[in-house]
Amino acid sequence: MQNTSDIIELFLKELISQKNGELELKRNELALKFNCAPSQINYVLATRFTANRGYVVTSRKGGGGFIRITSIDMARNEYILHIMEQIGPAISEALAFQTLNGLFERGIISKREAQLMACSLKDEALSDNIEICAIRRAFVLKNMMRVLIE
Amino acid sequence: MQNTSDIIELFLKELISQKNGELELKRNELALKFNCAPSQINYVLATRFTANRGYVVTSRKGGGGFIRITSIDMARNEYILHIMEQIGPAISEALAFQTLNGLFERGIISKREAQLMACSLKDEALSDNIEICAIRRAFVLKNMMRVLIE
DNA sequence: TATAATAAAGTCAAAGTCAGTCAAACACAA
DNA sequence: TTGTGTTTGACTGACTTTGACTTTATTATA
Repeated sequence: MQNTSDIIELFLKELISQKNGELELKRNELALKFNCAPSQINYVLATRFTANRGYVVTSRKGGGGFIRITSIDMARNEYILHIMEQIGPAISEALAFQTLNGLFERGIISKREAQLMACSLKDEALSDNIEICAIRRAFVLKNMMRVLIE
Repeated sequence: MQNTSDIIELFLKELISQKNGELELKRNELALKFNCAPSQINYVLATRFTANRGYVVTSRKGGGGFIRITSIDMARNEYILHIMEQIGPAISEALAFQTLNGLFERGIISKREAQLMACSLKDEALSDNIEICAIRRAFVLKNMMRVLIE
């Protein structure tokens, strides 16, 4: 946890919670502050402030341009349903993990629950066939139990 | 007890106990320090810091990448480790659920966690192929989120 | 008003930085 | 000789950082 993107992520999340879920910033100023390329801000937004993680990002170009990050503010179940919509009929491993992270950050699931869930969402856990099913299940279950070990 | 892998193992274990059970390192730095191929670090981890021996290893690639080793308390988790042995290479749905129940009755997992885990252990959740993998994952994840709705 | 200049932000691909995998080569004991 | 464990390096893949180029909005000028 010492690369620039992580630091920027932390910084923004701190600010967002201070500012009650909504934050407006200047891309270039932020890039200057963290001494990085402006486009790295976009990278951070694209990888850490996605819809799956419960954020909405809007922006405007040109003079007086800005980037606004909004943390989706919904009642618990509403949020869950909303995220379920996001998922659609298929989802990649990376996106699934982002989703778990969003749930965790909102206090909907515990760290441990996120880990439990992640176990069975890994590509390697979801391979394929039918008798292998039982084998796979054993594998998944073991991974889950590993998480339980404190 | 004087080959490189053993020496690295000792070094890491010493450091882990000093650091209270958790250690973060850079693969390349460590390899440099011991004058070995970076991949030998992976070898050491794979052979000496396994779950069976009471360690969990996580890592991240790319800039700011790292390897984290966490040691777990074997005595405290005797029951869990024992059950892991029992499971073997394959397990039926019914038996898996019995296992969950056992964990719950012993207070190792909560009701909700059991439900979360059960989602992905169902036969229907473990079907089969490769692109279907992503579809299946979405299915599993949605089921898990359904459980979260109170 | 139309146009040009300027001030943002967006996109995308290349380069950079790490860790993972795997198989071949090696060492050594049974 | 065979088997087991170790060491190495080429290749892969994941994640990050950078910069050139594009697009869009505002402001100044003709």
